[in-house]
Amino acid sequence: MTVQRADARRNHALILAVAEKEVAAHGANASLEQIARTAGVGSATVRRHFPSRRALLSAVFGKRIDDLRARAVDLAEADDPRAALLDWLSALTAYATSARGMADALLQDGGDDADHADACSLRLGGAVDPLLRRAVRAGAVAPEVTTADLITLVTGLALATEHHPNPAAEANRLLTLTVRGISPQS
Amino acid sequence: MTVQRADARRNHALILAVAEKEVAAHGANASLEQIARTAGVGSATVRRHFPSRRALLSAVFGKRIDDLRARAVDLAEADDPRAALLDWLSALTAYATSARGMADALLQDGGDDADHADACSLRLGGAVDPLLRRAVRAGAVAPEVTTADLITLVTGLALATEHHPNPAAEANRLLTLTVRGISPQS
DNA sequence: TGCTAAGTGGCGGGGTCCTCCGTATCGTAC
DNA sequence: GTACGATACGGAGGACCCCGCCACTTAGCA
Repeated sequence: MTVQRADARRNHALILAVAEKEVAAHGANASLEQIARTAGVGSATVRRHFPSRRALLSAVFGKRIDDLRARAVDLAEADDPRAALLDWLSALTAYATSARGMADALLQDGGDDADHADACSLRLGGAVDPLLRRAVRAGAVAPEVTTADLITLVTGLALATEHHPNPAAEANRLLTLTVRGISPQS
Repeated sequence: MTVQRADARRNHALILAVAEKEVAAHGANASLEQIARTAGVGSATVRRHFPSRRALLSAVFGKRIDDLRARAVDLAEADDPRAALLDWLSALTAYATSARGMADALLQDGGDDADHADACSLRLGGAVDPLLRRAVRAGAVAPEVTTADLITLVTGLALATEHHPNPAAEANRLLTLTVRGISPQS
């Protein structure tokens, strides 16, 4: 594993590009076979570059994850800590519902013993942590809430609204409900 | 379709019993083929009694659904409307997390054009509605909240915590978080 | 220009879902 | 008690998928 060969790098990019479209069209369990066929490579090659379906999903959504991280960094300096956090949650919800399969990708890392280096949710969590802690310091969020909690909640929302006529709208509605609380009563 | 033949009824019950164990063991996408094999019937027979996987799941969790309905009826007369609703939500969470695949069953009805007669969530919703409306009248819950919202939220929680070391505990923790609100601010 | 290791792709095995169709069985009418 | 028709059964077969193996090609270095 000194350095990847040129053709390998090319195939990697090609497969990734095809996989993006395929996952967008058919969700998290798109056919790896079909991806290989469309990309014009053998199915073994797909498996070689992405040993598990999770690895593929993780790579596919890598860019979106980066976008969200960048967004979190931007928002970390906004005036209103609470609004900033809510903004970011809303963005996460939009991403998670628009990109079919992203929710699954976010969830299922940590489930198996995979290397956590490129695990989606961890990469996200790190970037959001400052945002959350600032909101906590401002008294807008209870101190025991973790970034993992937030991500889990939103991905759950995305999963649960997947079969809805308008997932994004529904998820967003439920998000505001979750933010306000079903029955705060405090 | 005058009346089912005796052997058909027997097979129906047999398949259901096997399916319960199999779903408990392997989740919502247990192998129908395996169920048929264990039950000692042809795979076509399974499909004849339960045309879709959803139909099978719906039947499998029918009893639990009934339990939850009964629970809702009981709680409908409790002293504290808010506590009653929260009680029921907690029960739903416990069920949804303990029974692997139940969350999927609750979600995916309505997704396709199936007959909604025996759809899980509808059967649940009807029973919970009084509970919810009472809580709304008591001012504990915002009036625009629907039973479908509650069920969606909880199933989302169950799905999102499925890969957690201790799903039930985690889901319950997140439920209280959702009830109180991430950031109520009111 | 050769050589070697990295990379490839096709094949076969095992599994699932689903449909079709010949056959066995139940329940009834005689 | 028997014969018959509708009902229900189960196995075969096609299409698809995931996965591992292994002979072959090709890139990149000397």
